[in-house]
Amino acid sequence: MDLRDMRHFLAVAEEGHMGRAAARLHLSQPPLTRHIQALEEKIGVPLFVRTPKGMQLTDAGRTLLEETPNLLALAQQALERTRLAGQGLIGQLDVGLFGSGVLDVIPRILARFHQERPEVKIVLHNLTKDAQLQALRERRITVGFNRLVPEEAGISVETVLREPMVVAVAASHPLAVRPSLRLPDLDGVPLILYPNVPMRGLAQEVADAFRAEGVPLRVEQEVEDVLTAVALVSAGFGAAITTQSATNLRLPGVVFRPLHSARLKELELSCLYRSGDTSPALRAFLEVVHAFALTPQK
Amino acid sequence: MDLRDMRHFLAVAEEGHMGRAAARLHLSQPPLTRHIQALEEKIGVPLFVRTPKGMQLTDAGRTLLEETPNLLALAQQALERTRLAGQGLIGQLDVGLFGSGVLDVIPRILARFHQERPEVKIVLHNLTKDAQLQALRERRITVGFNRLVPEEAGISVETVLREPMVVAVAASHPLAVRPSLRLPDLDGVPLILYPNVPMRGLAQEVADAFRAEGVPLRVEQEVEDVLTAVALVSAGFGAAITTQSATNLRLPGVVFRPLHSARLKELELSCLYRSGDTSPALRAFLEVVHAFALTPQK
DNA sequence: TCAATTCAATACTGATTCGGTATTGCAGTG
DNA sequence: CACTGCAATACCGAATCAGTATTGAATTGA
Repeated sequence: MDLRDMRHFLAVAEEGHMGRAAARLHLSQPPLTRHIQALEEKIGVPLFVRTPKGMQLTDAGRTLLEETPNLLALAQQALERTRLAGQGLIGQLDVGLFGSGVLDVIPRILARFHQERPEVKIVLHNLTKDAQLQALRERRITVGFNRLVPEEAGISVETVLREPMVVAVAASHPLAVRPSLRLPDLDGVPLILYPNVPMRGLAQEVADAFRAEGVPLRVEQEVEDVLTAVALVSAGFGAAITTQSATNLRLPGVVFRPLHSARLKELELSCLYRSGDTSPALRAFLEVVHAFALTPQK
Repeated sequence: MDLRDMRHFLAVAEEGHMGRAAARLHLSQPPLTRHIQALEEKIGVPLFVRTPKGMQLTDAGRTLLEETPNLLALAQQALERTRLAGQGLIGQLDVGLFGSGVLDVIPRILARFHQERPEVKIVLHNLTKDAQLQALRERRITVGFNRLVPEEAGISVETVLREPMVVAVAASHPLAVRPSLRLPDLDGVPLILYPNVPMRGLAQEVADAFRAEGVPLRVEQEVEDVLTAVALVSAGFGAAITTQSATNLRLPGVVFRPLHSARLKELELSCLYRSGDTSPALRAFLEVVHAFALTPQK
């Protein structure tokens, strides 16, 4: 059976008259007659009794009539929803996240996007940098957020914002009295580095910077995420180098001091997506992202 | 959109591969490719992204995929239900009723039919004799039950059973002591006649019988139905001539005595239906009716 | 770097379906 | 007994559709 057959059946059932139904369907009477005959043959039961007054439904016809309008409406609705999804007005946006970006700008971006496209469900995936790249390629996510993202074929990377670096130190630490810090100030201070994931990241940048400025690096601990890093600082394990947005973590006994370093000045947060992806949900999302990138926060 | 399009779309979405989907649909690849293209054009949004590995759903495609299997299942179900209705296995049987038939045999017929075809909903319509004939012609009912049904073109009438006539009299009435009665016994007894509807019926038969046997007829009351007639007998208004099945009405102070009369011996209960009607629900119902007609009850 | 592979897309052709006009058949009506 | 209103049929031309063969594009392996 076919939606066309259903529409024809519905017209005949409602009009009770081949001619009128045909007119309503912008069709002439004979083809409609044949369609109904074919439909009856396909189903195997007569749907109408032919009377000199017109077409009257049989029991089977009445049964079919009960289902038909609902079915047609559902089909129409499916079509509409698909169109809307095609325009990014409904649907789902899978976002890959990792690290400190979650602390500040990303929630604001997501909130804004949700405000503009309330029908798009945002699904967050906590994925490491290379997991994001793989998920992007496999289309499990549509966008990712990360830092220090390598150039890669097929993946577009846009910088969302650049954040100044800060040092998290225990409030009780002698360095905490200084308004700002330089790398040499951290000579001999045990450092908590993150993230210790396979791919090049902040930990490597920090190590490079220390090496470049000739300051010996003393790594006390390597952890996977900002929160743990700052928690260890709070617990007195040492200092951690992180970005501005980590200052949102108000853990007891932790203070943040700007870091002035030629080599390690600021760290960008980037947004990743498939280069060819023209899906409207992504397009709309990127617009929101750009709005944030153009107006650096705070 | 078309159910065929949906099936094709579903196959491609599930296989992720034009060639395999085509094979599954017993089709070659090029036509399938064209169908999907046509579908995308019709909807106005791309449903797949073509990769060297095959076909991958877009957001819009995923949205459509959510609706499609449900829609196809519903269509299939509608078809099945229609087939079943065509075989009389489900559906509705509208039955016209009137008068004393309801008291005995009809409920038993309906019960038996309901037992055999539990999926067929039986809808009872209280209609007078000519209202039944009209409703039959207009297909508002499928069968009717009545007495003294005139031959009519296009309407088949089958006698279900013949019931002996009885006289309902008050237990306190002098006639109540007799084991059986004849018409002359009713000379001077006030009679309650029914039904007083336009069409020829029991009331006319009774009047004819009295005239034929030369017994004066004294009509006390004309009522519409048996129950009222017997109720009036119970209230002492007089006697009523009715059929065996009315003896099921156990109203206080009413006794029934067989009536022996050459002219008014028994009254048939008939079953009416459209002559050409081959609907399976009716056919099955008539079988039950015949089973009852062949084995006269009690 | 270049052939081999693996997809989807296109070109073209023959068969089928489809829709339209004209006509027939049938039943009820004046 | 002609007339009317309806569905069904006959026939024809146009559009659609499916199949074979081929092309095009991108990836993979040597």
